Amino acid sequence: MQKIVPNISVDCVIFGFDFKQLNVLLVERKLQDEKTGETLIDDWTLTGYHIFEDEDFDTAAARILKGLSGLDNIYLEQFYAFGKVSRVDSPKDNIWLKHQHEGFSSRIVTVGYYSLIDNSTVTLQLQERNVKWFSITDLPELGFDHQEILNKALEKLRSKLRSEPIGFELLPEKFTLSQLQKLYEAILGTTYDRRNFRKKVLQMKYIIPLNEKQKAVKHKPAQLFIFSRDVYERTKRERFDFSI
Amino acid sequence: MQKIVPNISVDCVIFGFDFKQLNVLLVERKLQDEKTGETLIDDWTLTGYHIFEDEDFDTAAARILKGLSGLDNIYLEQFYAFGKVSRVDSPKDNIWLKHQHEGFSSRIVTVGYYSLIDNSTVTLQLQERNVKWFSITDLPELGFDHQEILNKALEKLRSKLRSEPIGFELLPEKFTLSQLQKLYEAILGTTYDRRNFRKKVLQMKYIIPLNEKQKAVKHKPAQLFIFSRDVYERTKRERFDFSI
DNA sequence: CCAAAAGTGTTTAGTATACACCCATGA
DNA sequence: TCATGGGTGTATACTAAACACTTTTGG
Repeated sequence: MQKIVPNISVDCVIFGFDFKQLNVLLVERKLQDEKTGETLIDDWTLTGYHIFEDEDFDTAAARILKGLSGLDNIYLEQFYAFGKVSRVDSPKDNIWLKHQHEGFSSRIVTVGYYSLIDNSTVTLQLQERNVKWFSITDLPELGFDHQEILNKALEKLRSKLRSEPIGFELLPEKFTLSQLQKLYEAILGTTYDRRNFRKKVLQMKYIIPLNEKQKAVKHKPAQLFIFSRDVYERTKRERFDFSI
Repeated sequence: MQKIVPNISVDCVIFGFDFKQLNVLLVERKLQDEKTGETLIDDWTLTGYHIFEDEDFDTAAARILKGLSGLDNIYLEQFYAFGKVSRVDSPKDNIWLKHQHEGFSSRIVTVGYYSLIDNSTVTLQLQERNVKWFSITDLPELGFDHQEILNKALEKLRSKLRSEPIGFELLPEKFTLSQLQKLYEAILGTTYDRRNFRKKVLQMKYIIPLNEKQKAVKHKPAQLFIFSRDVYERTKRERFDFSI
């Protein structure tokens, strides 16, 4: 058993996309009074854990993600460090931490990572706790300061999505242009004209059409595409454009 | 005297612009053997310090910045947290840390902030140590992992500059369009056609011309402008544009 | 044959790029 | 009067935005 660093943790905001909405994976935090059976806490949190003494942030984030999703080699991006003195200090949080009695420090800073995964590949490692996907438009009450962390993750994800092709991490390897469009719409909270969106995307040489169509859909099957990071890296140009 | 958190620090990358180049403020790290007089260490570092037990990251960054520049209310942006296990573990770093004997932890994580300041407003608080501006194109040897931290700061600054109007933080309140252009060129490492740059900038309603010109220049005096964050916030639009 | 989503083209407005000459000031 | 940087316009190519009908499939 490795020793943990008592005052530093990593929290993972795990995003998934189900072709309709952007979802986030949350873990239920539930605690009942042992004698009275009264519910002391019942809310949801992101997944996080303390880092180990000989562990980098990136490694800790990958470990936490794997523990929950079973997945390796997933897109993970460090987006912000949270260090407010009383970021975890509500009555509920204190009850919870006391109940855990793992020798955590009273002041914990946390480094936030978000991960992007293709929903369809995940089989949740349902440990003893309740784990569920929630649409970012319909979230339950969150424990600790996790609402704030999630808000920041979303803000950073949106900003990165606008300037880099990271959306593909949320899709299967082969995807349709409508799926890609819905992804952008779901994350950026907007809508695009289908013809204009297709025109724009089809100009991008790194979105490559396959000789293959969707199967088993009850409508006209769409063409499938793959994203080539390789072509992207070789052809990208940079712009400056703080909008008017 | 407040108690420090032994394993968490904040490092500030202080950027300044002198109308020619982007500069960064560094502090000399020099150590001589007390007996032989031999120079054990002579390199430069960013400014950083441990956080106090009852201090937020933002507050610590502002404190560190003020300690060096004397300035308050400066643009500060948290850009990344560095947590590699042996990020501060070279022979030089160990000699230095031993010499400081302040009870720091052997594993220190650091949260990086960059600040943008108008060079002309700074009077360096020259404490007992040597503090100097260096052009980012002509840097000395950096101690600890500060080259890596600086690289990341630059990367994040460039990316933010491309999509948000933060460059004005590096200029005096009243500036000319040529100064603005040189700023973008210096940070993004490129050049722009003067006519096209002016056309683009003059369309931006939040860059407001004044009835005022440069004085005491030995060429045709340029018109002065101010940036209005207020107008910017009211008129900005968002785009999605991972370049082709 | 119906429902559902795929696929397609044109027009107009706006933005990006390339490029060269005259102007105002201080020394 | 010279050196220095300020200020300006046009043509062409490209990109963005608005907008409606037909096609393919499974049920």
